[in-house]
Amino acid sequence: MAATLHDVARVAGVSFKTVSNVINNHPHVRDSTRAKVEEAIAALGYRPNLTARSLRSGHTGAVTLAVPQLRLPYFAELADAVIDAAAKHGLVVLIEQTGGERERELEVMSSPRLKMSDGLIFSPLGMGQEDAELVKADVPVVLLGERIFSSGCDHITMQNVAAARAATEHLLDLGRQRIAVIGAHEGEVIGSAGLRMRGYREALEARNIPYDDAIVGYMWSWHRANGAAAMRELLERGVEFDAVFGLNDTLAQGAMRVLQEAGYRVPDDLAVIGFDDLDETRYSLPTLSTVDPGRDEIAETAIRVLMERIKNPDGGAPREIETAFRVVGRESTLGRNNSGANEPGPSDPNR
Amino acid sequence: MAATLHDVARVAGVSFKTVSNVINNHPHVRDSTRAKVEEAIAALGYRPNLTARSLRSGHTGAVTLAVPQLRLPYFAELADAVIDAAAKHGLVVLIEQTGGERERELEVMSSPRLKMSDGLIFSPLGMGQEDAELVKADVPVVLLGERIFSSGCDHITMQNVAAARAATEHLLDLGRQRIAVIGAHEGEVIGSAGLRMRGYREALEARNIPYDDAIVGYMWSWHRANGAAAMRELLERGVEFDAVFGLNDTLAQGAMRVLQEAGYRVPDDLAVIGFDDLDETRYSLPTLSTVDPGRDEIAETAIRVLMERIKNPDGGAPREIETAFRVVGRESTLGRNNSGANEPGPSDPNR
DNA sequence: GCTCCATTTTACAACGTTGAATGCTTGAAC
DNA sequence: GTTCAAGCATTCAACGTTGTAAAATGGAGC
Repeated sequence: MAATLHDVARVAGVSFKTVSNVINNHPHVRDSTRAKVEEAIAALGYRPNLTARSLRSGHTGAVTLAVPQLRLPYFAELADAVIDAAAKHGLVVLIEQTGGERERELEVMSSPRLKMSDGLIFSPLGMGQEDAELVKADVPVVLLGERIFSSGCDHITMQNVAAARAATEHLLDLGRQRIAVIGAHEGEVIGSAGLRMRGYREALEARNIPYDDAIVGYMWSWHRANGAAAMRELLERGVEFDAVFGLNDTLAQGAMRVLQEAGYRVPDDLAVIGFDDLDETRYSLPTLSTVDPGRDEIAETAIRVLMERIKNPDGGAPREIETAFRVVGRESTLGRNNSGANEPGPSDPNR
Repeated sequence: MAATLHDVARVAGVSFKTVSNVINNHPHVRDSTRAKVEEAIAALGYRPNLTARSLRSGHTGAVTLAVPQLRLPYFAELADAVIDAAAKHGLVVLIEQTGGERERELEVMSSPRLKMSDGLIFSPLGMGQEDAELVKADVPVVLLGERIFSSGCDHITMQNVAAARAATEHLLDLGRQRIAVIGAHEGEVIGSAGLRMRGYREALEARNIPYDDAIVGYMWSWHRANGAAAMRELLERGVEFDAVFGLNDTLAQGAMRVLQEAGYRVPDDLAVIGFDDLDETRYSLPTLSTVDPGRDEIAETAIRVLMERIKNPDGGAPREIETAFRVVGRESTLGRNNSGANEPGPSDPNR
């Protein structure tokens, strides 16, 4: 059995509370006593029992991260960033996979095991705006993404509209006029797809280019295979376009693959841009231009905001935070008037 | 403040222990009492305090998974599988990233916060065989991978040698004779690289094909960029080869990209195979043949073995378990005498 | 040598739960 | 109407820690 404060105290010849005082760096511990205790701690290999500490102190030093699936690269990279950000503050991360199912998402928030952590970073996919009031848990929640706004808890989101607009403008700047879209969601307004479409349309409007639904590929799911399928459909439709905006990188990769199979050259015949700046976009053939939506910033901000909220649960109104983005030009949009330089986006960290 | 057993008891008009009995499905609780208590539980929205339960019962219902980085797709998919497997048994997963650094790996094992979980699934990268005795923690450990054997704890590994041999044979069966390798580790014998190289050499020997170090690309790190770099080096070297075995999928993808850039057609000019069966291999251009090393089986077995060991820490000698593998033929090795069919590998779950 | 204060240490009571042991009901058997 | 044994419910003591308050120690001042 592991050593306890009492064991250490017995060996050091002091009371167990003194040992506790040493461990917690309390003032008023004589140096000689401290030395004696530390010796005993080392001798016994004592390690504090965090469960007991949690029970007593009321906090656990862990945070929960709930995401759809880690096998989706976006969420794997997000989780990676969250774990690193948490580690910097001495927190561990406990991960729940929801599969993007509304029911599981609700379950995660009401599960008693959420209380094994001090807070929840929650990236819903199945729940939507109509569920805003259901975003309630026994611990502070930081919401990620654009599925739900005004839920009453802190919310961090990327600038979907502005970033998608910038991506579209990046293509327009290459002289492309007929920009196909992959991954739109029929009738959606407020999700990632809807917002990015809005940015796309704004960019077109600003240049008086008519919106054409014929070059928009609707696709509910955003896996690579869906990008491929949507692109095949567009090709079969026989419509013309000179660029493709994948609403995420995975879709863009799938689309790009189909284009190449069909004999098109990227970027010469068709320029392609994605969204997310996944690691893999650096290694595709050609490398994929994309938008970095500020994933690291999202992770770090989420941890920071959550910690503040844990420390002070009633610390002011819920915050809506948008992260800075940046268009990352790579080979898939290389052109005559474009050397692949990065275009910084505006930073608006606390709107 | 959240409701406790005592609050529920007060509302239900019984002693708090009776409430505990109801929650834990103890026998000898009258139906009428049970109903009363359940009503009170619902009315108060009572949720058991898992921290207190852990302290009292000595187990937490969580397991720790320590991996190098989630942004490496292999580990993201492994973590995904582990979380799903754990969820089936009602366990949560707590993830630690070691960055593959030996020091961090040792730290994870000796950290007091490991005790926030009941066991550790540990995938070391920085530690090696010489550290076998250091694999010790306050909780049961299940070791994954091939960096360390005979550590005294349960160990689950893929059949690297046999699987790599099968992958090589898959290429040989296409009539390829000069199979380049990407990602070998100079002088390594026991790690993934060393074992897969052994499988490669065994396959060659069995067919009396001489081993040629000139078509082996050494590369310590296994990211996409490294696969690309190794392949560029091989091409510059001017050596001839008609197939490529990437010691993992990521390397193979990087290598394949460089080959295509250089004007080679895959699989016509060069067949390429990887290792790991990452999701993305299904979507590259061409789709990448690979070896499924049994990742889901690894995850499920790890959870099962760990649970057994948690329940019964002295339950017999440590086990060495190997998972079944299977060669997955895709477009990158499509040939005349090969329709891309899958070739099952032997199952040897309990050697 | 005694008092007094500051410093250091200790005792005690929580935190919310479960297991062991004990006490109280109830209905059936005598 | 007792007695007895289940069946049911309760009391008590942990689990290992930290905060509070009280006690001990020690050195300075008289």
